[in-house]
Amino acid sequence: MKYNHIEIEKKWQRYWKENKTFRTPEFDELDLTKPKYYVLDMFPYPSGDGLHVGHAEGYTATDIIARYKRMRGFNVLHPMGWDAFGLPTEQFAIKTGIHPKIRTEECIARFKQQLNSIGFGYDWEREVNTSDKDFFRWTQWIFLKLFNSYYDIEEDKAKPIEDLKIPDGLSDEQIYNFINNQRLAYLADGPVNWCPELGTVLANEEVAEQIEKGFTVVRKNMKQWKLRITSYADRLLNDLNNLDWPDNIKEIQKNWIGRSEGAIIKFKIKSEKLSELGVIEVFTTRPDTLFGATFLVIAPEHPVVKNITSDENKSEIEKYIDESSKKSELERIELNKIKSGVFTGAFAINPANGKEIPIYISDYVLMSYGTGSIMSVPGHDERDMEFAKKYNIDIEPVVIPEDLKDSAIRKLKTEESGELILTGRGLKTIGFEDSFEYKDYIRKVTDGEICYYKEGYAINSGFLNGLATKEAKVKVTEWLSDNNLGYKTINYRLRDWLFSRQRFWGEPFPILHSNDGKIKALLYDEIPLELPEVENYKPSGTGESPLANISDWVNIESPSGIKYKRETNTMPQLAGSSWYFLRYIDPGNKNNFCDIEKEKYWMPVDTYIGGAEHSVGHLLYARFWMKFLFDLGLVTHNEPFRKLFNQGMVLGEDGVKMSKSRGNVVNPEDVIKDFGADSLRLFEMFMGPLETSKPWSTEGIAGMNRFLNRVWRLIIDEDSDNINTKIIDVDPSEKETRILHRTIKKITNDLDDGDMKFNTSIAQMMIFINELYKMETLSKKTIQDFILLLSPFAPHISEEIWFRIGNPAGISDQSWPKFIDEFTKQETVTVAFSVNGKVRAKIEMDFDADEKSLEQTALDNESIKKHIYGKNIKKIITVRNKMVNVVVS
RNA sequence: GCCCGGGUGGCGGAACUGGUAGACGCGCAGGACUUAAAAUCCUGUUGCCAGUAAUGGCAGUAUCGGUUCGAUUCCGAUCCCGGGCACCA
Repeated sequence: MKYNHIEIEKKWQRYWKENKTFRTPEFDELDLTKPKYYVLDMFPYPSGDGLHVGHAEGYTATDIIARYKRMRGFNVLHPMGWDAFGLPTEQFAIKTGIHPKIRTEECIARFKQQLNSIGFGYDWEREVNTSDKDFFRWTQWIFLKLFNSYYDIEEDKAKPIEDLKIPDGLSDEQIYNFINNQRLAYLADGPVNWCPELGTVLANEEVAEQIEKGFTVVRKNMKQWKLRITSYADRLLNDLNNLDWPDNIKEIQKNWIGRSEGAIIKFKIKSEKLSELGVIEVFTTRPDTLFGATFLVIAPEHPVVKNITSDENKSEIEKYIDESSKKSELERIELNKIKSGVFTGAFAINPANGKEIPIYISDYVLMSYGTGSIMSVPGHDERDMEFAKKYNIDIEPVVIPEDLKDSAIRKLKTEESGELILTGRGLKTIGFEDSFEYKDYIRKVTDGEICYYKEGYAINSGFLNGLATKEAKVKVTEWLSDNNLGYKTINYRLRDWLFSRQRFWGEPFPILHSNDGKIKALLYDEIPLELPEVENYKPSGTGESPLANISDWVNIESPSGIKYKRETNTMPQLAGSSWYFLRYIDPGNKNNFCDIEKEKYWMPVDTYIGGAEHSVGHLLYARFWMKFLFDLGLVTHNEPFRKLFNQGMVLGEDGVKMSKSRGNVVNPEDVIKDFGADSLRLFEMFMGPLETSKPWSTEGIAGMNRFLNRVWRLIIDEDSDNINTKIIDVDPSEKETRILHRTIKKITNDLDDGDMKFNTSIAQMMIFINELYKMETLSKKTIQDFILLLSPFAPHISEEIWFRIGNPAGISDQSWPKFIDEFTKQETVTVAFSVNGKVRAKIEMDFDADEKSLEQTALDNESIKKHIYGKNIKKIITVRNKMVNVVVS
């Protein structure tokens, strides 16, 4: 019989299912003396399009690792589940009226069938589904924990809200507000990203994606739930160092967190509206340029604006605030080049030099970062420069680049301190006239021709003169704190996680609102709070979710007769995925999201594979939740994913991203039908290293099918259906042993080193099979070992051959073959002989031939002789088993 | 603009720690088997030049330069491509 992938694959898939081959035993049945290995895929969103060959790539890699680790004697956890809440299903419901739950079930069934048809060895008894009430009960539970916790800055960890120290002398109202302002889940009023078409708000990292899909996103003031991820900013940043993650992902997270060190500086405000001097705080990363601050800019939304604006400027200010609040995110980005602003009529006093400087408002300053106000140093900040030029504000150079230092500086040793004193413009007395470059630089900065924003040396800055930027920062910050004018601080680009959506298909918040505007959380035994039945999934459009229309569900009364309204927002899709990896460990637990003993054993995830598009969303939020649970002592690890790997994209055959509109989508079902799941698996791994994007090739997969046919025919006689007669039950020949052991070594190393370069493993298998075809007879032992090597990659054909050569079914229970290093060495090696680095001869030499004989061989070689004839031999460089280089003059 | 990756045959890609560039596969060309085709098997396949040929010579890992006996690998500059961030003060 010819290699019949359809029958073979069906047969073994049924066998694995019936025998629960890949079931991970319950914790109490586990042999805990064995090492564990948790290998995880980013679980899919079960879309209506079904599985993509891109999904299959990452899943194949993890499946290979899982099967390999099993054979190496690990307890392996390799589960799969569904990120089932989400927008597309809900959009589908709006269009068709089909309940998202039903649609989700259909999509899951299809995905599951497709995954099984590729032969992935998942433990389906641990399947999770984020939209299942037994799952989202715990998502709501963790939310309640967040709601009922605060971040203790002293101890640098989250703690139960009961531990929060409440200042004395507060009224009940004040206590209520004090506590609410500390919760890690809180309601906040402010500008958010609102998408009118979807009828929901979006988190920052979702905006780009939706705009790409053609939706609009505008800024809107709304009261929304947020999670205080910013409290974890420093830990999220620092702990990246301990993770075995790709550098680019660490880099992206670093940038997203965006830590910047700087200072808060207090400026006194002089305004006709204020009877005495007010104070405004600014954040800057360049306190060393304080002497060059010639104006302040505050965000239009800044609360201080209305207090300081003079009557004369009032109408213009109000107009500007109104206009900027209407600008959408998109407009703000587009208008990014043109800065605009309005003078408030108020002045601030530069604490360094006492100068009065004007205060402007402008929307290039964001209320949500730092203090919402900045000191503008037009000489050394491009944005400030642009603004200053437009509104004719003075530009003061206070930093010079290093290369001007020597021509600019006169080192005047003061008698007392020996300090380096640097002089600037105006100090003609010490002979600056002679430095053209210096004067030219000063003129250009003052005239707005150049803006020097890099580090350098301070000038025109009083006590900072002559100091390098780094030193000047330290000195000025010390001076500010000594005089109570400011202090050192750290700011983050990261914002709190916008956690509510005005949609139907998500986890409801376990939160009640009472008539007096107060919030009350449900108790832990009052969840899961399930979604009500609705007739219309459409968002209300007014900024409320469809749930708001279900008055039976929304309005409830407590046993004591107090009336409440339920929170009608739902949680974002990324809620469930922030902890799902823990639920696989203990999926049936009715009393806890995950038993801590089990968590201690299985976590962290040893290998986590998925697309790079999740680098700041999912991967950051999952780390945040893990750290939070760790703080409360609910888990024992503070990072979820020890090793992360990003698979590249599988592109269309034309080299561009697969898409329906381009018509270049490859459907895995078709591929399996034509070539088989084993060919698909092998080919996906053979295309190239896992992390790179590479194009699909139909001819390529045909070639892989050809390889499997060669393996089949080498072992199975197609006429008789028996084992090929050239395979006999004898000890393998030396030649067989060497090629086999080399193959075992190559594949074992590839599987162990974590680079996911399985293409070279498969190349080695091909080399091995090519070699075996050349041999007259083959040892059955050699064949058996090879099939074991092949089995994680192409499990169906391996099971079939394993069984046919007389073994009991169940190749995945076998041990991985071992190699002996001695046998991986070749008897002879080809040594390159070169003259002056140019290869002139290649000769087979005994392995480990010594330097002397290599040298002698070189000098005896005709070709070498020819090239060294008549020249002086300067030296001979010899590397064992590699090359000899004769250097002549 | 800033921060990360990466440029190797017709194509996907190999190459340990600086030591034979192009493994393996695809494609292509030629041949065997066949009435024929498919399938399969064998041979060749970086370019240029010389030779009937075996073979030999030169160039060659984006470009230019450096270090070295020797560089795809290390260093510097430039060009191109991909990704991330983008009024974050």
